[in-house]
Amino acid sequence: MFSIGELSKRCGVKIPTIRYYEQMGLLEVEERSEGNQRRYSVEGLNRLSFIRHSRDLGFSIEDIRQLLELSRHREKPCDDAHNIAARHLRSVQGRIARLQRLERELERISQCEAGTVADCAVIETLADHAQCETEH
Amino acid sequence: MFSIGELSKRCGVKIPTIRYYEQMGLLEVEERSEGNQRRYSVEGLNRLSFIRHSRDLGFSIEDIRQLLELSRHREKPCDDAHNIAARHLRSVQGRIARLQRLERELERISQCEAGTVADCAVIETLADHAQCETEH
DNA sequence: ATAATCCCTCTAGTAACTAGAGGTTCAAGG
DNA sequence: CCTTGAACCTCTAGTTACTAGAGGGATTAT
Repeated sequence: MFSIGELSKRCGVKIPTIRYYEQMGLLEVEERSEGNQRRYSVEGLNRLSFIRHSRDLGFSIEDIRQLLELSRHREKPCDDAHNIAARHLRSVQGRIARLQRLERELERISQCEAGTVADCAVIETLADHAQCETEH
Repeated sequence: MFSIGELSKRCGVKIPTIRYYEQMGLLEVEERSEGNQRRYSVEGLNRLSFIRHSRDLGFSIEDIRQLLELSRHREKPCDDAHNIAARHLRSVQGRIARLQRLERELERISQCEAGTVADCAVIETLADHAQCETEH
């Protein structure tokens, strides 16, 4: 049995975050000590690793809730898991594309050689969208 | 003089968001009608455009506060503006890099051809970080 | 004058945590 | 057995950049 602190160290998840996941219904506590402290088995450890890793990959709490539910039914088809992952992949790709447009725009306006605010491209561009070269 | 609704339409910023920017100290109201409604001049319109555009480019409210302050001093050097933009550019680039690592990982695990959860790569990878090929 | 539309303030909700207050329990050393 | 310090408990509130809604007043067009 692990205390919440041990779980925290082993999974690299802060203690308040573990309690937060519990509140969100992702990680139930199996047992409490006599003094009401949380005690976890290796099951809890694995579950928290799953959550942690999913978060690292950018899945939302809601996605993780579904993925965890899916993972409990090993005999079922895994189309749902694929759909969640695919949707997430598309969203990641969308964010990348958007950020790359921003990057180009920021690089462009950062090249300003002016010395004063009066003719600084950064300030000027911010004040006037028409100066942008790409949509964003 | 524009009402808040007109400002909203012209700048493409929702009314509550305009009031929010006001609360955050980005956009002060110059005048009120007899009945206490906000009235803006063309100055306010320009200022809101600046804010809107900066937000579109992903600058934080705090960044914008500084950029607005800078833009008021047209004779001053614009190094500060450049620093803010450069810092933001770096953060955007960092986010892109991170998202691209995620993208690769998600693409990889999405290629699973399994039919059931029991041997689905998506689920399996989430449960076990060791299966990941890149850091994230 | 009245109806429709607009606007006001204030509170609370979103996502995913993080921080702090104020109090209790645990484990190790004496 | 007792003490002490670290770890734990619950609860509330703060973070970012908004968004939604309640309950009411102002403006404008007919």
